[in-house]
Amino acid sequence: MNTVFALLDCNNFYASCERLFRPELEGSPVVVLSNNDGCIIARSNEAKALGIPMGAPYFKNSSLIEKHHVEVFSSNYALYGDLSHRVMTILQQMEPEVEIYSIDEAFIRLPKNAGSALTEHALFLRKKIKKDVGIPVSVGMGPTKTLAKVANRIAKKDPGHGGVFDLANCQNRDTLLAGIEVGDIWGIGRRNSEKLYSQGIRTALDLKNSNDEWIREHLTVVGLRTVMELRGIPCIPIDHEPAPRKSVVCSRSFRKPVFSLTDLGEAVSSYVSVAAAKLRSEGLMAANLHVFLRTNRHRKNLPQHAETRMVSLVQPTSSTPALIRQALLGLAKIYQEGFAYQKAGVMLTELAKTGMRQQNLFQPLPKNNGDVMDAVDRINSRWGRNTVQYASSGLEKPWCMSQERKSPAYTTNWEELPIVKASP
DNA sequence: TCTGGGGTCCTAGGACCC
DNA sequence: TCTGGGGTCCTAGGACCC
Repeated sequence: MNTVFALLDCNNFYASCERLFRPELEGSPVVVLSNNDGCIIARSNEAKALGIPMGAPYFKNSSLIEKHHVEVFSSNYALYGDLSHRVMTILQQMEPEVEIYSIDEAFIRLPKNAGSALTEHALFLRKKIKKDVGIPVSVGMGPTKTLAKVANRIAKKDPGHGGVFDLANCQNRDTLLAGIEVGDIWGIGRRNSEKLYSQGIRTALDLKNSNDEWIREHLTVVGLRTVMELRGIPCIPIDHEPAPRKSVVCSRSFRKPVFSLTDLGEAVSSYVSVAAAKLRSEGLMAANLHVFLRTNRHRKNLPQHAETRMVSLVQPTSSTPALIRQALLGLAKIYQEGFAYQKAGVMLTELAKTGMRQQNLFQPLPKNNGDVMDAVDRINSRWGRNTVQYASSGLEKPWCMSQERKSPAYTTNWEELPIVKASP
């Protein structure tokens, strides 16, 4: 065995973040909703036990939720982002090779041949994160990333393991793989599960023992890589340096259907402002802008319209007004009167580092508003988003998403710090 | 009444080149 | 009657992830 991969995963992350500042909710069911309070995107163990499904629309489960007095939160990404950063910082201080895989997961490469010391080490990490940040985590280990993912799942499912499970030093790996649904393997989604089921491949063990040619043909090289990883052959390395991003997206569903081009324009303009600020914060500029809108796909009885427009910019830019101008021109071309629009958004692509841009032979460099944008960013960073905004984004914002159960920004806003009182 | 948002990668097919 | 072979690039769509 050459190396061991560990996957550290925060348990029910968003729900755990909310509960951290509401300790009286420990042991009781908690769910967190997506933007616009639409879907359930995180559940505490107690909420899972009640049978509240993941990703399901909130309104379809509200009676179950009320009946069991489930605590409901709108999503609070400032809070989750900050707590995630704290967890990842501890990992990076303690481990030489860390890949931050998502807001609540990190892969770690551990020294080879450490044997049972690995489990001790993982237990220590788990304890330290719980003590220093307050978030419970699970650690799974294996000879490949895919098996580390499986191990993590086992660690979570069976409380007997104390939140840590090692599939690298494990005698009965195949027996355990036989107990894992094929659709629960990292990289095997719903569509591929259906294909595999049609071939009688139902468990991780079945997939491990499946035919390479068939997998290559029907699940492409990506599926074949998963099979190899299940066999213990590492195909997906640790990615220390995240690849440069290729796109920035900002899109939102509306609180209620939007009909007018004016309201759509305000929304798009405000999404462009968010996307452009993100671009600048990473020292990037975009050469292409896509603007899109769509009606509610779930309302089959209403007329449907969904369209995207790509606008090529003469010069790459990160200037908010320049991007707003193009986005509104694109929007006007795809807007059709009479539809009840539910969502709009923008995507910026063909990104390049500021200062690396190719000049146009026939046109002078347009103004990039560098100093103005810099001032806007600094004001908004200090005093809060939208302290300064473009008039085209509107003031009333009737289209703005609803977030009725949002917790305070406990850790990122001085005005919202939690207050602790000592009892007499 | 009420159904999220932000990403990446792979493939097939068309257009085009010599 | 008989109509090549090899390659690149782009795009749309599908699939996956959290």
